[in-house]
Amino acid sequence: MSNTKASPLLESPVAPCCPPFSERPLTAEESVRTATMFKALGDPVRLRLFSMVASHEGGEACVCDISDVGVSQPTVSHHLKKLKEAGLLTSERRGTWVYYRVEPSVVAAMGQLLTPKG
Amino acid sequence: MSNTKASPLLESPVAPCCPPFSERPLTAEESVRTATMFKALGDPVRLRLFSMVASHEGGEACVCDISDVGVSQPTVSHHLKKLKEAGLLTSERRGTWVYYRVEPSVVAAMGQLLTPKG
DNA sequence: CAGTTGATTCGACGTGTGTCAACATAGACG
DNA sequence: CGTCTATGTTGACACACGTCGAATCAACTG
Repeated sequence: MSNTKASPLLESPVAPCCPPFSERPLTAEESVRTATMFKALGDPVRLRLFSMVASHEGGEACVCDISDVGVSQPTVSHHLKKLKEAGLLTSERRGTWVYYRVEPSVVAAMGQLLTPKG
Repeated sequence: MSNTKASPLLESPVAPCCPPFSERPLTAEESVRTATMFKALGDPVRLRLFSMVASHEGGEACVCDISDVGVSQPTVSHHLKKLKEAGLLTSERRGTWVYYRVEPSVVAAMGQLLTPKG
């Protein structure tokens, strides 16, 4: 369970989910899948953990580096699991510590959705 | 309550909230404010309503045009209120119908957060 | 092997959220 | 003024979610 691939929620995580919001409305199915990603970033603790990983040097961060967010360590683990299930983070165990890194394609897909009309 | 400005949550909705996630981690306060916006899009129904408004011709949509999302009308109204409180939508009553339109600056700020390293 | 530290899982609790039915409000139209 | 249509609000309910303490698993160290 500590392997890199642990997100069965997204069938093809690399493919851009949908065109920008300004182009066409989402279908019911698309909205369910996409809302999962936005919901994952809809919690202050998760959002902060995600930004910590994203901005950490080397693009990855050990749990021990980002555990200081004001909640208990089990709660941190819980939120990291949620982010992993949403496809936004991947984890890898190297010896004692577990390292998390962002999934660039998924983040790019979210950013593409918010692209203005142009 | 049907005026265009109805979002006291964001002090300066135009100013970009924060630098991209890849630059520096969010502070506790920033994460709370930003998570509100992501959480607003974290529900399938809201996400679909938002995409319907964003993709509608003229950049605005009447409630009657977007009410067909599979939930009751009070629920639609509830979700539109949430989106308005998050600063993502604005509403205006013109005669019989109420029109919603997206707040481009807030959406752009969210997209900027997801901008990759470049 | 025992012991220590890091990280996840389990069980439980309180709060928040999505949903609806029923009611209330706003404007149009006769 | 009365009535009809279009939105929004209220109250209530079930469920999900965030949080923690305790227990469990994993890897390094003596």
